[in-house]
Amino acid sequence: MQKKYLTIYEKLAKEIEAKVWAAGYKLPSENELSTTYDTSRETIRKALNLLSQNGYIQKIRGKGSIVIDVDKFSFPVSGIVSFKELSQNLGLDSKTIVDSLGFIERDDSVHNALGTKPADAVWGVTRVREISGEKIILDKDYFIEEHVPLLSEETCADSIYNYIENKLELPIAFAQKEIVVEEPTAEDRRLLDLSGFSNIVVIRSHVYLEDTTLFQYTESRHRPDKFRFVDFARRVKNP
Amino acid sequence: MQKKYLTIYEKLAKEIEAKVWAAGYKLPSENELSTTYDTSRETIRKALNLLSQNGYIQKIRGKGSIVIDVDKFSFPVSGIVSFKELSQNLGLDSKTIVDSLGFIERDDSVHNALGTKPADAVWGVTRVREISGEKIILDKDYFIEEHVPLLSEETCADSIYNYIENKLELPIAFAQKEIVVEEPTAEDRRLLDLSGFSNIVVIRSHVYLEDTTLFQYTESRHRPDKFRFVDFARRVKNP
DNA sequence: CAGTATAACTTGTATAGGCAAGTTGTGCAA
DNA sequence: TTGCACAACTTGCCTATACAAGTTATACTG
Repeated sequence: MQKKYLTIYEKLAKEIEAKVWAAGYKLPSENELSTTYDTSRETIRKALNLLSQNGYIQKIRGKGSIVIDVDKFSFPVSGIVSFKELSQNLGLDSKTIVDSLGFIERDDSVHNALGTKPADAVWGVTRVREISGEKIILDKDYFIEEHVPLLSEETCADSIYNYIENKLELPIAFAQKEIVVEEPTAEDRRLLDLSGFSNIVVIRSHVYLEDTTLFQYTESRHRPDKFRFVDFARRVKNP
Repeated sequence: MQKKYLTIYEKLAKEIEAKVWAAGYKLPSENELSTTYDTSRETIRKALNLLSQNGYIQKIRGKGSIVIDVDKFSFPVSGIVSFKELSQNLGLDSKTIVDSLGFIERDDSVHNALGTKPADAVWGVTRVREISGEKIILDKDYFIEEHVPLLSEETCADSIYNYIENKLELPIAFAQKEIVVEEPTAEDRRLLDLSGFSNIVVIRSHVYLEDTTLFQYTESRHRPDKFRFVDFARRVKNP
């Protein structure tokens, strides 16, 4: 039995993307929706609030829910999405090259980021993402061995997240990330096609499991001309 | 009469920031909270879901709500926050210099971004943000005259958002933004302290009112060494 | 005709109750 | 002691109801 409010949300979201409900016009009222979907108004409201949070509709008290013009040309770095999922969604001609894989040795910055001691075993994976022939992105992932005991080259070339969530069944919950611009390191220059570029965009992420334990630290290093981050934000008023 | 779930949310959020509830430990259960706050469980759940969305807690079915270690050193470019609010919150020594103010003339890219015709009147404001003596940020804002009939130099030096929300009482609802890295323009070089920098971080925003009409287009151009974007993201699983 | 009261809609908040599903500890049975 | 069933907790989902608050169209009143 699927969750009702989620199925309704997904159905309405797809309908909005397919222009069943035209942008600028109103959705049916909550009462109408609750009868058509044969459910309670609260369940409808849960679905509509999800649509509102994700930029599909704008709710106005007393009036209704207006459909927002969704330009889903979005490159959603927002949210936690793996590179495999991303390139699949966008239909990109992409390739992943595993540069190195193994336990790290005396890397204080990584141990500091993960809160581990130098004696703890930590996987280090360096991967190059090639998009239409150009080496654009350098991903450096670090996993605590306690949570991820085994990592093979095949899983790294495929999707680590798929392995972690479906094979290991670890519940990935949330991430804190920051985006900054830095100067390329020697490694960046060696592994990426950076001729002529003097900056690199670095996305640092701390990824946590459901029990709030930190289990991964990641640096995703992007060539600046190919980097794009799209966000939808609601205004919050402070009183 | 304040909204109950909001006051409970704010109270718990402040308590978590003040370490009343230690990170890694559990909040009281929903039933306990509903008795202490003399309210229903659903109201408590609304407050807790807000805490969860904003990265304060992690809810686990069957167990409880674990407090997340919030590092609020965050520079929240996420969400729609004005520069005035931002520098106030962070206690920065900042200054705003209005470089130019008036109606724009034949700027096709702006008219294209705003969906206006060349004949339509559009305000253009260019402001330089100085932080501890250095000119770091160049903000170029464009407003449709239909919504914002008057703009004075004083309001621009203070806070345009304050003017728009409190004086004009326009309901700012949401924004679509993108972050990219580009080469500085001649104007960037003229107005900012950019010596030695060959890139600039550009945040482009389309800002909408509650009735989903577009009313503002903004380019916020940051010197790359001072730019930082922090985000909290929850993992969404696709089936 | 102009203005206003009002009815009929809309969404927002709050409550009470029920059942499902996951976790944890207790105590009984082998 | 070990293992298992179960009770007692937790959060997740759904329903039904009530009232508040904002919008809109209608009809009435001056």
